[in-house]
Amino acid sequence: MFHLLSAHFGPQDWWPAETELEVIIGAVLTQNTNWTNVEKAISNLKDKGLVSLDRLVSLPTGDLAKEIRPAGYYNIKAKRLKNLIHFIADRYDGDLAGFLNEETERLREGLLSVNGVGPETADSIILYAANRPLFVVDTYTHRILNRHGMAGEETSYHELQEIFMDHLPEDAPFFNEFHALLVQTGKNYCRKAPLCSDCPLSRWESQDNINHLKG
DNA sequence: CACCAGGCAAGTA
DNA sequence: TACTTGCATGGT
Repeated sequence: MFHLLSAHFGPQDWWPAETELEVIIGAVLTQNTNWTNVEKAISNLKDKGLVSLDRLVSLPTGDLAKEIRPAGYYNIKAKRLKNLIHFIADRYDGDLAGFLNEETERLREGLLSVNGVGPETADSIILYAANRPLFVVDTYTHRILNRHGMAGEETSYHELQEIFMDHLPEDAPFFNEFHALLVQTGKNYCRKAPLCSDCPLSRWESQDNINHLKG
């Protein structure tokens, strides 16, 4: 599946950000939101020099909300971003690199303890900011596996994550690219129809592949 | 006009 | 515990 998508789309060059902090900000802002809207919000922050831990700590939540307005849910996201920023500022004395250097389990535990950070946001930060081999699951991932008979509607986040991590080499650059390719696929081909004939994965519909994974 | 987007938490019974 | 609802802008 990876090779089909990679050959079809080419390198994805994720995460689209310049710094680790920008990855963290984007991970929160993109919750249930189109990335192009997130880009506008991040552009606002950059224009005002606000992509900085110190600046974000001192920035009132209401002012932050105003800047990230294009990303939607701006009031709740301003709170969530502040929660996460203050967690790093308080618990790690503002040492972002030190925080990202934590052991993966501890890192995930810390991220999930923040109100507004769920499994996908946490794992996105762990994979794309800390470069750890943890597979990120999102609605596209779920939908694609469902379409290909490898997951049900109710399959949990953790179960979906295990489908990848139990059968693939735990390599951060590989997980990085695979997840990005699944998102690209979901955006272009998996909107409504069960399985479009021009989907790059249509050729993957081979029982051999499915049985191998189920076995 | 309706529908969707790289979730998550709070409210209800 | 199991459902449901709120959050909100911008593109198609």
